[in-house]
This record gives sequence, C-alpha cells and structure tokens, in this order.
Amino acid sequence: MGKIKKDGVGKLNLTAEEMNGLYKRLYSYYGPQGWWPLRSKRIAYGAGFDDTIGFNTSGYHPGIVYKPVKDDIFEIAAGAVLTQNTNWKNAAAAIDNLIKNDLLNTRKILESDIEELALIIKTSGYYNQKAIKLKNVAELIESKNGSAVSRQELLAVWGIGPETADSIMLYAYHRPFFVIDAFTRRILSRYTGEGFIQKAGYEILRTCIEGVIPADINKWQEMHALFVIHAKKFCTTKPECGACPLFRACKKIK
DNA sequence: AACCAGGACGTGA
DNA sequence: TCACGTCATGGT
Repeated sequence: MGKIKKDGVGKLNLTAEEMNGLYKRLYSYYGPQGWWPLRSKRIAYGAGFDDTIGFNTSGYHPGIVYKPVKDDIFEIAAGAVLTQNTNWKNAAAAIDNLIKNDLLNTRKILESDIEELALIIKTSGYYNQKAIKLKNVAELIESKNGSAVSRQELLAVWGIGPETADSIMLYAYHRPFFVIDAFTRRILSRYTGEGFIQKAGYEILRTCIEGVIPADINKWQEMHALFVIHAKKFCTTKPECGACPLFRACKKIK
C-alpha cells in the first residue's frame, strides 16, 4: 500500500462553514451563472453575456427559457476539451468555427478529416492534440447510443483527465462530481489560508470539497462557475484584493 | 516581451 | 509518486 493518503486529507482543514460562507458571498455578489455557457445560452443572453470569458455578467435572466437539445452534451464535452489550459475566448472561437462548418455533433466529428478538424479549432491552441481528443470523446458518446457515459469511461479516453471528465459529468450529465481547476485551488488556498490546497492531489481535493458542500447538483454547478468568474474578475494571479467582495473574509495566502 | 489561460500525457528518477 | 518537458494560440 505504501504511503498513507490520509496524510493529505489530514492537512485539509476546509470546513462546511467556510465553504458555505464562501458560496453565499460569491452568489450574492455575482448572482447565478447558469453554466455551462452553451452557444444557445450565449445567444439567448445576448448583450448580457460576456463571451470573452463565458459569463452572464448582467445577472440572472429568468425570462429566458433554455431548451436543451441532444447536441448540447457534445458541445459541453467539446468545450471542456477545447478550453484545456486555454482561455475561454479562444475555445469559444473554435466552437463557433465548428458550428460554422457544421461539425458540432459526434457523427460529423467522427466523419471529419482530422487535419481539417485541427485547423478549424486552431484558435484553441494544442490543436493537433485537441483534434484527436474531440474524435475520442465523440467516439465514446456515440458508442453509448444515447445512454449516459460514466466518469470511468471518460477517464479511459485519451485526452480526458479528471477535470475535463468532471466538467462533462457535472454539466452535461448532471452527476455529482465537483470540478477542481487551477482557479478553484487558487481561490480556496487564498481564502482559507491553506497553502496545502495547491499541492493536494486532484481526487483528494475533490472528495474533500464534495464533503463540505451540500449534495445539490445545481449548487455544485453554480459554485464552480462562481469560482471561475471570481478568479477572472478579482482573484487573478496578481489579485485585486482592494475591490474584492471577499476581502474581509479572505485569509489572503499568496 | 514574458506571462498567463477553466490540462493531459509521456518520461525518467 | 513526482517533477518536468511537450503541446500552441492569443491577449495583456
């Protein structure tokens, strides 16, 4: 067995109270985000949607009815892949280009020429790798013939790591897996003052967070989206602590 | 002009 | 397990 993984868990002192306070502060400041930023939502929200960062910046739009369609699942999976280590704006441009070429569904992706596909998603960076990844996810989704994919199946796909898998599970399939990204780590480590959060392994941190936030799919979706928007607005690499809505509660660890 | 952006994978130690 | 190199565009 070797090392005791509990060493890692033991150093994480994140509490449900802290998490709840953080959620309430972010939610009251930014409002519901209604993620995932599907293009149908981006269009529906119109001017209220900041497509450079993938957020509805003008508050909730209760009058707008979002109608899910079959290809949404692949759009989310594709977006999760295309935004790997890349800003959303570049990924969104790639998605728009896929739409322009009528390629945003599993069958068309599988039929597409991989070198042409790579050029179509060029703006997202790593486009040769991502072209392969898109085909791989499309293949998995297509093979399930409409039934939901599992996290394990996603992780078995070349190009789908834990964060991408969890994004797909949480936002496309509405399953309870909390998404851990660099922003989540940065905000939580600063806010709680626990430097160890930056070093904790993915699964350790994920299960820890899942244990301190109420098991509510919508809340998990919102929490992750709130982490991302806050990391872009204030908790950047060089944070804007002066105007930050979390200033008073934050432990401010760099 | 370095640095960052909603990572994942292969390799060597 | 873990640190490090690779993949790559586009904005600040």
